[in-house]
Amino acid sequence: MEVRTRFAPSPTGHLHLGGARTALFNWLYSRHNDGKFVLRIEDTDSERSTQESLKTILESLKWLGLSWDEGPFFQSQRSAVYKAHLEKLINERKAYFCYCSHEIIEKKRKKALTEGKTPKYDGHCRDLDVFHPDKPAVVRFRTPREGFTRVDDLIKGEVIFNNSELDDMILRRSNGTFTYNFVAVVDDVDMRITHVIRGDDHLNNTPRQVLLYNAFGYTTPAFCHVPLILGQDKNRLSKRHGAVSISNYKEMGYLPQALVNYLVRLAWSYGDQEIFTLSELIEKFDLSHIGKSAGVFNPEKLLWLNSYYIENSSGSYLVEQIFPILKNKYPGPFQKEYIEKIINIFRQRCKTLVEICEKADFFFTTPSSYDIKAVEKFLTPGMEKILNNLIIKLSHWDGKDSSMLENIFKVIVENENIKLLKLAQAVRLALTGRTVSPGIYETIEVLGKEKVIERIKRIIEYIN
RNA sequence: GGUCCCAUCGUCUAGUGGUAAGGACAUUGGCCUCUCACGUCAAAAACACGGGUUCGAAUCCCGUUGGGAUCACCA
Repeated sequence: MEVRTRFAPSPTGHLHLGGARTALFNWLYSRHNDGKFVLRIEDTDSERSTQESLKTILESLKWLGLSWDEGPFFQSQRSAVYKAHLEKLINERKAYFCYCSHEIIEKKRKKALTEGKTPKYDGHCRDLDVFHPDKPAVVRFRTPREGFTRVDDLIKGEVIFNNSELDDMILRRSNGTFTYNFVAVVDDVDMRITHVIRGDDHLNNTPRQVLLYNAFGYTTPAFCHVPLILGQDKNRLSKRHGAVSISNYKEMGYLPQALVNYLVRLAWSYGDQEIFTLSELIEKFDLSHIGKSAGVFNPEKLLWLNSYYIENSSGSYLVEQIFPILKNKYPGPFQKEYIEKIINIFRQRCKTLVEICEKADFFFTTPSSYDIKAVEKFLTPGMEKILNNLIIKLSHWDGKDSSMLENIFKVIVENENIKLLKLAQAVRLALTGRTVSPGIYETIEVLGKEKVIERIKRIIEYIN
């Protein structure tokens, strides 16, 4: 049978790390099995669903490279399907109308919670067996009062729930819209989903859903509840732990492959391997190597992975990725070739694209100030003469031959009997305004002879 | 609080009855060096606890403790 998985976000916010990972697992599993990956938008809550959220979720999925084969399907547009299913349940007396007011139930619920009891609908309307077309009503599922419901989970194993723990859940709200547990089941059946891979937090919902499958006479899909991602304080990951949405990471200069690689390794493993290409993941991914316990999000490891991919991605790819960030920060125009050279001298020193943009500022603007302490330390009285000498020598340089460039420095250092450190730092200050930068020779080469000479002249004027 | 899930270095994890408990991130130190990085070498660092089962348990069972999830006319 064809493997069909789905990702079913509700458009009530950004795509966050946890959601991205379940999307990724679903996507990988379908790809691994030559199956289909379905995208479904769970927007039955019209109040909280927004177009804005939908847009960023779709963008994030695309950015991560998680393409879907079918959909997006919108639950808000599928009420006919739900209605038909609901009628079936009502006709078979498996669901009933409930006229209890929201306020009273809410009151009872809060009371139970404060008393430390499990709040449950008391079943007031369960056996009333009346129908008031004019009164507002919800439709509830007639949950079996006795017996057990078993959930066979691919990760957690067999989990048994006592039906007496479950109450009569609402299938349709009084405003006519349908609720999650109901539509999720109908849709998963209708879309022929074979594997439901989702967050751990849904495990407690699963027996209710299984009961619905049974009520309809449908067979259940395979369930696979993936452990959650926790923040450093071991609480469920949320905004207060800092950046949690995929779009945040894009803005901060992370590469999609780094996110994918990080996310997949949180909970899943393949022996000692840490780095995976996408095709490797598709080939190797399986459900049986997903761990059972929740994992703490480790931003440092993500950063490391990002620096790995920055170091190992092609220059042209990185140019493409960094372009929007660059445009945002410096006035153009930008030449591809120039950008690529800059990336190549920063790729081993930066962990994000944004960091490259920041550290490479002197390639786009002339330094407006100099590190005062460093000026005192390296631009000592004798240096002016030496720098002028360097300017003369540089003017005879062809601008390309790096060994010749190194030789220019070497000769000066020998003749003047100074340390290379001192010369290099003085020049670095002139070119960048700082004492930290990529290697001085490569910096000179990329910046270009004219600008280098100009900036050295500038700093000579500055010290005078 | 009820129910459910979980438990190997600080963190992510390998491990499926017999290992010197392995790798990675982070940390610390050395080397490399024009600064910063990269790289490289090394170090420190874990089986939550208590009972069983077994010739033998990180691995199996039970309990304790700890952590998490969930208990909506949200999904």
